[in-house]
Amino acid sequence: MPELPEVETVKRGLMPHIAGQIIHSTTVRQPKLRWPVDKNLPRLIKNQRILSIERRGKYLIIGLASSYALIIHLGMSGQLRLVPANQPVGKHDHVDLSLSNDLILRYTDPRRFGCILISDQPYEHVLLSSLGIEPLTRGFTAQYLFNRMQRKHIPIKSLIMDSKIVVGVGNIYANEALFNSKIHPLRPSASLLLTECQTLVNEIKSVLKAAIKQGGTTLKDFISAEGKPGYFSQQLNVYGRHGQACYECGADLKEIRINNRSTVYCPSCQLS
DNA sequence: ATTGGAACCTGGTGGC
DNA sequence: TGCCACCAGGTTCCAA
Repeated sequence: MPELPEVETVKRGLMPHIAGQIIHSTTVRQPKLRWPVDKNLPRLIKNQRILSIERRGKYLIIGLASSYALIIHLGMSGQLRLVPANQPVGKHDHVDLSLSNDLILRYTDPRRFGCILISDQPYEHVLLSSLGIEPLTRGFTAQYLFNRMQRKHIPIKSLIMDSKIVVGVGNIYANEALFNSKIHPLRPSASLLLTECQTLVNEIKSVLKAAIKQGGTTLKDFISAEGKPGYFSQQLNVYGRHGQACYECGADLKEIRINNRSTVYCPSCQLS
């Protein structure tokens, strides 16, 4: 389900229920995820207390008392939910952590693009160590973006989706942020003016914050396996609306493919 | 070095 | 109904 707002929603939803709990046991039904689940993982985390849950980009980091941490990514279709101990096991329920509060932290992922890794230095892990800046921090500024785009000729949409530049901006919110900024997704990155970077940075922050706020509205139901982060109820201006009228000017929204990802924009509002 | 495309998987949808 | 092609929220890897 995840772009950054969805992962943040999962983190906030789980936090109060898993912090302080002890992992009694781990069941791995399907170890073949994006990377194989370490055979030793169940043994390494057995009887360990969960101290923290953090987010870096779209990764969740569950810190344990042993100084080990679990690094979890939800890929395209992953879910991490708390379910009652007697919850029936579904086809794609790959990993269960049984907790001391009699709940199961259950990882479900039909496409298996996600991963569950164990590390004693999670932020130094090769998958995390070269990640770009967090978009909702003060350091993500127009000047930062401007500096990172110099001499880059890739489309601006590709650039803001590059996790080495800035993390957490997935396909949906990239489309939305560019529309809100009135910037054409195919603009060569290095052609953006500093003032356009300012608008874009503002709109990225704004759309992510709004989405997190919406995700938050479903947090109260989180335990009931039905916690659908507010993904589909998002107020989307362009994503999934190709062929329909632009809310701003009424023109037909167009769809193209950039890096094989659906890209929807308004040919009238978003000038090349 | 930069860039675009394939690859990893399964499930849902729409066309014929 | 059945079959098949194509699409989907991500990210790494490989080759031009």
